[in-house]
Amino acid sequence: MGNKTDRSGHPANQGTLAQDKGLTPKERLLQAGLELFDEEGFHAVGIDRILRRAGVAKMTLYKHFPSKQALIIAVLERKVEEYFEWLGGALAAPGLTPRSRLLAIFDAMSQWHGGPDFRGCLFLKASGEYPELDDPVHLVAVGQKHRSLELLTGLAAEAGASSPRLLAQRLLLLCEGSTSLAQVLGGSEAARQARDAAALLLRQMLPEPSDVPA
Amino acid sequence: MGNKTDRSGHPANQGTLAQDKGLTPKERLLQAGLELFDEEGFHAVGIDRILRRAGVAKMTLYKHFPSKQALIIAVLERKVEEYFEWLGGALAAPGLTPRSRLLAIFDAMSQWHGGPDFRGCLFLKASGEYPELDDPVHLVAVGQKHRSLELLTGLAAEAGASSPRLLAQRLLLLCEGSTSLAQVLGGSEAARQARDAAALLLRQMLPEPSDVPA
DNA sequence: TCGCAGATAGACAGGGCAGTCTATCTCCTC
DNA sequence: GAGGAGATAGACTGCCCTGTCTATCTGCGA
Repeated sequence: MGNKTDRSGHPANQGTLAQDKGLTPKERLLQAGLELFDEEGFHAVGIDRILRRAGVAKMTLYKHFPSKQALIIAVLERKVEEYFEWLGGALAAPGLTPRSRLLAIFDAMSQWHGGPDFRGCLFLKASGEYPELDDPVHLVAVGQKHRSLELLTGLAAEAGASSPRLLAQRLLLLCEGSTSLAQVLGGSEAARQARDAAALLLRQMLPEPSDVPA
Repeated sequence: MGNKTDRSGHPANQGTLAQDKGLTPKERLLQAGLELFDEEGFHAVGIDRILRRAGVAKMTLYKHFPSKQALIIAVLERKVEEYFEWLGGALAAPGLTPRSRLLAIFDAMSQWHGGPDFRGCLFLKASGEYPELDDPVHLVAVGQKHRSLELLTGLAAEAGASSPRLLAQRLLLLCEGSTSLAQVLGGSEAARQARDAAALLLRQMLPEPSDVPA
């Protein structure tokens, strides 16, 4: 009953997986919301569109979620998990040193931005459509950025940075900058530029890369 | 009869200047649209809200703009001009060397992000709400980013960079990154971080700063 | 076989949306 | 004072929105 196994993490969910009748209605709603909100925006997409794509009745939606806002938040929270699963997967590739892991992030970004379904960072877009800093929707975006910073700080520490948080903040600037530029301009050029800039930062803020015996 | 003189460029238009009856109805519409789209988003704000804030009749709007989309584009195009006027002003401060001008950008960002009305980059938000790359609204955002890159490239060349475009691209990444993070997290911390990172980049990509005789 | 939980279609209310239209008013110019 | 351009209020169309409700259907466990 239902292959939840192929939850392909980040960019490419082949076709509209939202209609897979093996999935529960709730799963289909989350998937349809994810797709449509990303493709067209939160305010631009009405409940009925999501219901149609998910093949689910209106009452079923309101049995699982008290409101559209609750669905949006659930979609974003799931996307946070998927995002960090995907990123973690990219960083778990064998043969990566702590230092090269910091650069691998930008390779992952490049791949993401170049994908056919890339339409920018869903969290950034959510924060744009719900600009009040204390809006429950906005807060999910805040959480995602904080978690990104934590992840980078950990990696920077593993790589031996003398100021891991400082390095992480600078790398995050490059990450977010490349994703924003890619959202506007399209393509993965910005991510490649960001990788180069990051390499330059690492050369200054990390001890000599020559000592990589293991 | 109307002080169009105080079109204070970028961040702080005191109160709602959109109701200044000295301004023409068209001006008030553009101003009201600018304020409301920035505060709440493009799809979230209806025509009627704009009319009410501008104190203008519906027929007047449709006499000046054929559609809501046309108003949005006009608002964005005006904002492009205001933005570069404002930025140009900050870079025209006396005593700035070409090199320090590149850093002054980030001081300007910091000031902008810290202002009470800052709610992120309007162009980035427009590209998020109109994700299709060839959407007329999206295209205004594309133009603004290109123009930013041109501006930075010129400054980098003046500062003596051996690869002005490369330096400009990296600085733009930091700019956009800081504005995006500020949109999500609030505050101007990101811009200060970006300035530090930019200084580090300049140290590597610009000739020695000691030779600044003129 | 029965009963029930959960999903279904579809109508409905109340409001907001973009855009059109009419009829009135105001103010500037001649 | 007369004429006309442009702004005004507000009604109106037709559509879409979120959220509620009813009544029906399906499929699983006892």
